[in-house]
Amino acid sequence: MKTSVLSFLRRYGSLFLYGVALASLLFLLKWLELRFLFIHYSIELYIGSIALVFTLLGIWLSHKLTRPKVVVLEREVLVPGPGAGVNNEMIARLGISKREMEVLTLIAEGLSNEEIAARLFVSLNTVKTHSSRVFGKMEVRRRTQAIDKARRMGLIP
Amino acid sequence: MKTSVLSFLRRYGSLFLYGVALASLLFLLKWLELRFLFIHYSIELYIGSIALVFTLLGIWLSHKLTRPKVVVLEREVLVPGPGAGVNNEMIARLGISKREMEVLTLIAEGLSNEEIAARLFVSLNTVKTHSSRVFGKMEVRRRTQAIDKARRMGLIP
DNA sequence: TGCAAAATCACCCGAAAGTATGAGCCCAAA
DNA sequence: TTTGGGCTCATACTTTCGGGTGATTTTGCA
Repeated sequence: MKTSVLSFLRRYGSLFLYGVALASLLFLLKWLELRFLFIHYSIELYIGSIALVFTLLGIWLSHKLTRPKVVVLEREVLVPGPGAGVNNEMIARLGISKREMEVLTLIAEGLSNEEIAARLFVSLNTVKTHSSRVFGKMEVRRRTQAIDKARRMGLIP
Repeated sequence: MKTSVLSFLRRYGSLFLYGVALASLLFLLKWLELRFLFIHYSIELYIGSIALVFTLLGIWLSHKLTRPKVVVLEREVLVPGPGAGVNNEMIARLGISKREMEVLTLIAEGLSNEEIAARLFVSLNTVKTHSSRVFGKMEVRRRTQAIDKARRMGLIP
């Protein structure tokens, strides 16, 4: 074996060296190419990552800095129309007393003077005076008129 | 002048050349430095512009691809309640006629029988009969009661 | 403590509302 | 054509309402 190798070197030594040198050179070139590619890709990746990061930053900024769109959903709520709340101001302005209001409400509920008297534990005449006073203050002549006007003015629900 | 220059060169020629060479070298170095700075800043600007562009891209993407932020504000809207429409079914069920409904409506508006008679161009007795019939069908004994019940049943607004 | 407003009650009278009964007219459906 | 429902009107009667006047008691407030 040794003899054959030595004779081979002796006979083709320069050629072998040339081959090795060539191979080395090719390896060097390959290494340079890889290095170049590495650098190339490195830059690309760097730029890419920069782009990605700032794209994400943009998205984040967009989410953080844009004011949210306000959508108003109107929810329908059943509310008693004009007679929403009792108009205490109007009652006070007309000078209607507490007892008079009680009588007025009971009138609006359809009770007769006699029934109202029984409900409030007073005499029929008392109810009559109260209702009469209310009518005077409301400037009406009938209880039905009083009911209608009281509703429109919000005196009763 | 020429003589002095030539003599100067002849006496300090090498020194002059040295100075020129030194100056050139310094210029070269300065140029390299400027070039380096240029490259340096170029990279920074490049990266900066990349960042800016992709930040804007991110914002644009955010606007284009994400559904807008929605804040739901619920607002209560007053809606006329059940008494808004006239309950024709109930009217039919009670067997209340058209004329009777007219009288009932006018009663609810606070008109007296006489006023109703004038309004409808009929006699007081006619109004009385109509109202009496309505009261009978509604099972009430007074006009105020009729008003209240009619409201509750949706016969009148 | 005293006063004004509110609440209570009474009596009378006229007006309005409601009941009962009867009857005539008109129109659409059977 | 008959029939029934709706609309009209009248008369008589009862009940309820509303206005007017006057009076006493209670109560809230200064």
